[in-house]
Amino acid sequence: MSSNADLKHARKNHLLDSLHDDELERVASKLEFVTLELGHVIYESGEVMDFAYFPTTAVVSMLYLMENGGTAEIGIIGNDGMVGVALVLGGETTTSRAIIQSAGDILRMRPKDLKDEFARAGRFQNLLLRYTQAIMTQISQTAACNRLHAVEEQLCRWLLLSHDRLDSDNLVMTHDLISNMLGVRREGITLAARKLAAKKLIENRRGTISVLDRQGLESAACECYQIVNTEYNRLLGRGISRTFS
Amino acid sequence: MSSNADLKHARKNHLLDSLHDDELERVASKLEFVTLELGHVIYESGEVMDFAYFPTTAVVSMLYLMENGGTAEIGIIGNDGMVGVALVLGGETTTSRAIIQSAGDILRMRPKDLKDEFARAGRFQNLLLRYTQAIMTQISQTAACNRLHAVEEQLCRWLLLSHDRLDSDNLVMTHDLISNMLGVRREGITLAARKLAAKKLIENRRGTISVLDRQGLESAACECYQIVNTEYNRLLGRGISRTFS
DNA sequence: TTGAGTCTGTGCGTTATCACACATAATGGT
DNA sequence: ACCATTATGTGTGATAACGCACAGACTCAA
Repeated sequence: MSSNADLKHARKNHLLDSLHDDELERVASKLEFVTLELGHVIYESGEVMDFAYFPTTAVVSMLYLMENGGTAEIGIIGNDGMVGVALVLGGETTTSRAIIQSAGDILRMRPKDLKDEFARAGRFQNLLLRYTQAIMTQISQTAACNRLHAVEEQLCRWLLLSHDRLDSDNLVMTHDLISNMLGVRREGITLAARKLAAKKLIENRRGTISVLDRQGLESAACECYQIVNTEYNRLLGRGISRTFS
Repeated sequence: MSSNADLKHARKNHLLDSLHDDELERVASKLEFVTLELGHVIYESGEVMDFAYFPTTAVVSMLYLMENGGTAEIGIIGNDGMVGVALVLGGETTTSRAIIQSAGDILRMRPKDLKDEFARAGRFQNLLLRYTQAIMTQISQTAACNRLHAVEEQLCRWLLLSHDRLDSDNLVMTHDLISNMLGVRREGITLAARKLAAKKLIENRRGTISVLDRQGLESAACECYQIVNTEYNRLLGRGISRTFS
């Protein structure tokens, strides 16, 4: 049985918050609360997934590691979603790594419990399927964006995606970390970040980027950010963007 | 009721072929046979989907169109899969265009029939969910590949993906078409194709590329091709690659 | 057979990003 | 207060891909 505190915490995750009280109570009784640190790997590529994760304040990156040593992020998941759709889809593993990009709290659930709830074919199943499409949209847009847009535009997109999933305007992350996510050189991020700072859109400090002008950042980003956000809104009934909240 | 000819044709699609006789008979009775031409748009971005499509000899591209005029393919679907997973996921539309990349035959089904069959929570549901994960893997790998690999490697990957889904070693497609799919310049494809021809992996003719050395092409491709193929095999019990068939 | 249309080959200068090297600056622990 | 560590700034040259322009070659239909 779950306490009110548990339920209140669970409602910080948008997917869980979309459930009715009775559904949420049943689901929440299966959830375990954990706090995870930056860099913690919650899934390794090809390995069995022990849990599905519903972030509340933590943010997770889905990362690909290539043979040539390069890395590229294919999606960001925070309080808007769930990490581990492969469990409901039946694959049990994925070809990407899931890693904590911003330390924080996260709720987790055993695969069996998740599948049992999914099999009820109720609102939760519907939500998870729609969420699957949302994350597919994010990944698809990333694929096209990686091909067609400049690093500076992509940096804006990425900062917005992270900003949306965090409480603060101060994003604690190094240029080096961002460069691994976007699959470019660290110097490329330094350069692009300096340009954005010159436009007063962000402020660069050691290990931290602060968002100064959210609107301006959206204007400087490629269309990819808004397209994905609009699609999340359509599919899940609310945007993740702070602009809509 | 469906004839034996219908069933035999349906079995050319790997997803349908994975069904047992009784399931396939029920599903096939809802399928309609059509032949579609190169360039035919079966879904437009954001528009309602009238059918789900199961290609047999046709090949479909999932294409993104950007504001700056650029285009990029996020996935290829042939007799290995289905176009329209958004219908079972509940989104009804997607943000990409689906276009016939190689003319041929295709079976189609009304959304309601697809959803009814999905709701039976049987083997077909399981298959579609696993297929969804497979296509997600393909899109994800494309995202990372677009960022980290050279055009020549990507061309090899793309030729292999197309070759797998066609009966012939002669791929009827122009450099211009391929450049739109990979999101690069036409000249870039011409150059890369000439290099591959110099290595005797393919032969370039006007409007046609012939695969001469399938093994060599796989060696020249980035790892992305094999990763996706292995994952299809794991999820759906068979690889799409001709190497495995 | 001729010509319009399409596809491919090639050259040019431009730009974005890369790879490497190293200087400078901020931070945190002792 | 100091030092080791980590993060950022900057320079130089290499490379990959771009945009544009146009020539040549193939194809199909009149």
